[in-house]
Amino acid sequence: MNLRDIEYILAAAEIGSFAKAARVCHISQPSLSIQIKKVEELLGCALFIRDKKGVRLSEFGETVLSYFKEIQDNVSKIHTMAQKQRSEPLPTIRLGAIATAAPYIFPYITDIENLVFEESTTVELIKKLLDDEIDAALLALPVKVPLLTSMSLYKEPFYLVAAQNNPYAQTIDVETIALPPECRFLVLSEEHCMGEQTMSLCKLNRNNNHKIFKATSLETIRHMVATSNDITLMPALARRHNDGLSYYDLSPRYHRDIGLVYKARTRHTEQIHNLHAKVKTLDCLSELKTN
Amino acid sequence: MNLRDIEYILAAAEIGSFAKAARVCHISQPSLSIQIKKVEELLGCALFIRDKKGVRLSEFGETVLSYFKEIQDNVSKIHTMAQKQRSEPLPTIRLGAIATAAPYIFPYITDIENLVFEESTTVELIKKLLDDEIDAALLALPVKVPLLTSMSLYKEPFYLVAAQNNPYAQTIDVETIALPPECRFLVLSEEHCMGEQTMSLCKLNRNNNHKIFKATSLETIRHMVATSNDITLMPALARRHNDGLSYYDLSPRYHRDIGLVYKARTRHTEQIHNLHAKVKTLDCLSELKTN
DNA sequence: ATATGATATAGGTTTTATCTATAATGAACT
DNA sequence: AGTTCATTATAGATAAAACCTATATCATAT
Repeated sequence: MNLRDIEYILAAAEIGSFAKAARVCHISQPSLSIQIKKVEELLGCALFIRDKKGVRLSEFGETVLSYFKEIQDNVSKIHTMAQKQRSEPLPTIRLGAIATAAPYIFPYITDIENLVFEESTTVELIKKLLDDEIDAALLALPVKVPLLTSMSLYKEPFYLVAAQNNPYAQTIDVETIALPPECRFLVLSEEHCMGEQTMSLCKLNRNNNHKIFKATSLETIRHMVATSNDITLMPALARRHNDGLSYYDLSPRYHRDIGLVYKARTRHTEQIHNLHAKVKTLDCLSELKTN
Repeated sequence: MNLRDIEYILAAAEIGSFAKAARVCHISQPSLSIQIKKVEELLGCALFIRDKKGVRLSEFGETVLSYFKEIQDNVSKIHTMAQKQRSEPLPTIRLGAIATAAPYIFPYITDIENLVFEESTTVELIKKLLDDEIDAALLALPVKVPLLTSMSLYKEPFYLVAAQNNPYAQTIDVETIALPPECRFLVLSEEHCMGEQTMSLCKLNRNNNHKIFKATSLETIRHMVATSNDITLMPALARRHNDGLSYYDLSPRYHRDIGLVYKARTRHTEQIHNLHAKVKTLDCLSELKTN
C-alpha cells in the first residue's frame, strides 16, 4: 500500500466520486479506481460501495477511515518537520585548532557552511570548549578532560628538519637526535603543545645540553632552519617540497595523533561528525590515515 | 513514499544496521538503503547518519520517528480491523417475497450465502419487516409505510392469458378487457396484491359483471386457463413458452413495479444493496429493466 | 433517442522497486 | 602488516507496480 493510495481513498471518501477524486489527485479515473481496488483486495474488504452514480464508504470503510486520516496527518506532520528542518539555517560551528595544525587543515574546509575558525593553544582551546566559546577543536590526542570527547583524525609523523646544505645534517642520529654543538634545536615556545612535546622529547633523549631557541611560529622556524645550521622538528603536514630543506621521517617512533575534540553533550553532534568525516577524507591527509 | 519504506525505516532505526534490517524485511541491503535514501531525498533531510560500522538516527530522524511509528500503528490497526471483518460471518438476511414474484426470483439467488427465503402476502411481509422478523422483501411498489424504504427492481408487464385454442381469445379487447359471457376471469384471492390489482382493474373496466373465480395459486389458474375458455392476468415473469397458452402484452398500460423493501435504518444496508444489485442483473430480468 | 456522467476493463507505456554483483571502507583478528 | 568479516554505497539488469488512453457498461437527465 502506498501513501498515495491513502490520499486517493480519503479524496474519494470525501467527494463521493472516483472520477472527481481522480481529478483532484491529478490522475486518471481508472488509475484511482484500480489503486483503491488493490487496497481493498489487500485488506480483503470493500472500502467503498460502487454505484453507477457514484461511490460511498462501506460500513468497514467508515470504521477505518479515521485510521487512514491519522496516517495522512502524520505524513503531513513529517513533511512539515522536514520543511522546518530544511529552512532552518545550520547553526554556526566554531572550530578551534592548535597553531601547528590550523594552517594545514583550515584552508581545505573553508567550503563548509557556517564554520568559523579560531587558532589558539591547547590550553586555551580546552577552556573555550568547556566554556562553550567554541564547539570543537583540532587537538593533539589524547585529551583527557572530563566532559570532552574526541575522535581521532590522523596520525602525523614528526620530521627532523634541516637545511639541505646543512653540513651536520647527515651526522644526526634520528633515534637519539644527538646534535653536534654547532646546531641549535629550534622549538616552539612551550605554550604550544608541539613545543612541549618537542621539549619532552629532548629531555627524553637527554639533549638538555642542546642549544635551544624558542620561537612562536613554525614558519619563523622554517626560515631560520633554512638559513642556518640549526634543526627543528615538524609535523608531517608542515612539510614543503623543494624548499631547500631535508626532512627525516621519525615515525613511527615520533608522531602525534590529531583528533577532533568536542563537548560530549553538544547539540551539534551531527555537524561535528560531518566535519570529522570531511576532514578525515581530505586529500592532503591521504597518506596519514588512522583507523 | 510507500508504507513499506516506513517499515524499513523503523527496522533500521531499531536495529541500527541497514544490512540487518534488510534481512528482517526480507529484501536485499541495497534495496533497503536505496529506499531509505529516496525517502530522505523526498524530505530533503537525512534520517540516518551512516557509519562504516552501522547507522543511527539523525536528530531529525529522532524527532520524526514517533510519527512513522504512529503511521505503522494505524496501518496495523487497519489490517486488524480488516481481518476481523473478514472472519466475521455475514449475518443471515431473511428475504420475503409475494407469492407472484417469489417463484420467479428465489431460484436464481440461492447461491447468495446466508440468505433465507420466505413467501407470504404483502400485508404479512410488511408486518414482518416492521417487526424485524424479516430484513427485506420483494413487493409491488409503491409501498408507502413509515420506516420502510424501497429500491425499484423491475417493471413487469401484465399479460392477458388464454388457451391457444380458446375460441373467444381473439375477440377480447385488451384495452377494455371486455369478456364474452362464456369466459370467466380467474383471479387470485384478494389477500394477494396481484389479485387485488386485478380486481381493481376489472372494476376500472366495469367488468363487474364478469364471472370471476378466485384461486390461491397462479399455477392452479394457469392449468385452469389451459383447459377452459377462461382467461386470467399474469405478470410477465410467470410466462411459459410452448405451454399452449397465448399471452397478450398489456404493457405499458398495465404493469406492476417490483422492488426491494426494507427498514430504513437496518444494519444490513450493505448486504441488501448487494442483493438489490444481484437481483437487478439477473438474466431472467434482462427484458424488464427499469431506470 | 441522445447526451452526460459514473465506474470498470483492456492493452501498452512509464516509473519504481528489487536483485545480483561489486566497490570501498572500517574493525577485528591473526 | 595482512586477512577476514562486517558495514554502506554504487551500477546494471530485471521484475513489479503505477499510470494513461481508449473503450465498455450502465444510470440518469434532457
